[in-house]
Amino acid sequence: MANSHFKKGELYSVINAMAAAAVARRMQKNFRNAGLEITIEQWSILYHLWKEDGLSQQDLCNRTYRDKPSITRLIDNLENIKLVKRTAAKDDKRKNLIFLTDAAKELQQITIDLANQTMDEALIGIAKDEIETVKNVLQKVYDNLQS
Amino acid sequence: MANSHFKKGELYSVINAMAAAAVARRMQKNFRNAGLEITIEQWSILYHLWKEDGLSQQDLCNRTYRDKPSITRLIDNLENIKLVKRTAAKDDKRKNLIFLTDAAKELQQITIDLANQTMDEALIGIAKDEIETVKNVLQKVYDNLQS
DNA sequence: TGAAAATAGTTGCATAAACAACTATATGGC
DNA sequence: GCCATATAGTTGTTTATGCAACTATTTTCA
Repeated sequence: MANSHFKKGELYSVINAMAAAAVARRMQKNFRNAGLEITIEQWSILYHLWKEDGLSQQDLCNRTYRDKPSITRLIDNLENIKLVKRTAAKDDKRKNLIFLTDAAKELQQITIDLANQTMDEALIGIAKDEIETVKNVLQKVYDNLQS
Repeated sequence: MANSHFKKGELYSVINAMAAAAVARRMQKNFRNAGLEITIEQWSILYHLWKEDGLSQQDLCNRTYRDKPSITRLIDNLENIKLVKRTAAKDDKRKNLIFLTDAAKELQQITIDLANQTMDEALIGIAKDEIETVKNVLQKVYDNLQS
């Protein structure tokens, strides 16, 4: 009935967005309190470069689920604050390869600790299998909408 | 171990945000395809006014989990496209009460149908109890981070 | 009653996302 | 080799968020 329909829209419009935003705000706050001047969006780029340095912007699009202009501008900002450097790929002049600076390498351990601390705060009272369910459901939701 | 720690940060930085963004994009696309010129953020405000017209901006902050400046500007934009109207409250001059226009009232059924259609697309292959788990977990995450 | 604190809303500034339109390089088929 | 097409990245525009600082009312309570 009409009412149960309302509840469906709410799953997105309220619950999902609000939790993501709350975690983002807290992570940002924990970074700031530690004297770190990066945004969580910038951090999410560094995170993938710590796993594998020298990715192309397109690689970063795929791994962070962002579009190309978003990555262009995040890399612009990271380059301005000297955390990454663009380098043209030798085999394909269209490609920029993105490399971490030494300053960025130094941020890895502390920011990952802070991220984990944030998630510990966020996940109090939530069981491991519930977390698994959430991950699986949100992955399925994403896959359902890729077309 | 370091690796399981990595996975925790990922829960936010990738999975959660990406699914919320994917749903938002699809809902926006479905609105656009139907010739509707509103954003999903604007829609989420209308959604609460359809349930109860004449809410204050602070009420809308609480119900949509946004801060006051965000609501000020969303109401600005909705007022510009003539979907809501601010009216000063008689009993408390600090308060703006927000009222739907006739044009906004006409959008209710079609946009809620489109939102439900979007959620149907998003939730294919996901069981009811899994959806319940996601809602409960994300609510708990939000509550954990309110302090 | 009158000053301090709380509440409601606005504005400025920085960052980020979505989308469309654009440039430049690479690839594939004829 | 050449042209159409695909791929990688950039730019412009609009909308939205977060935070700090601000104004204007209302409430509290000494």
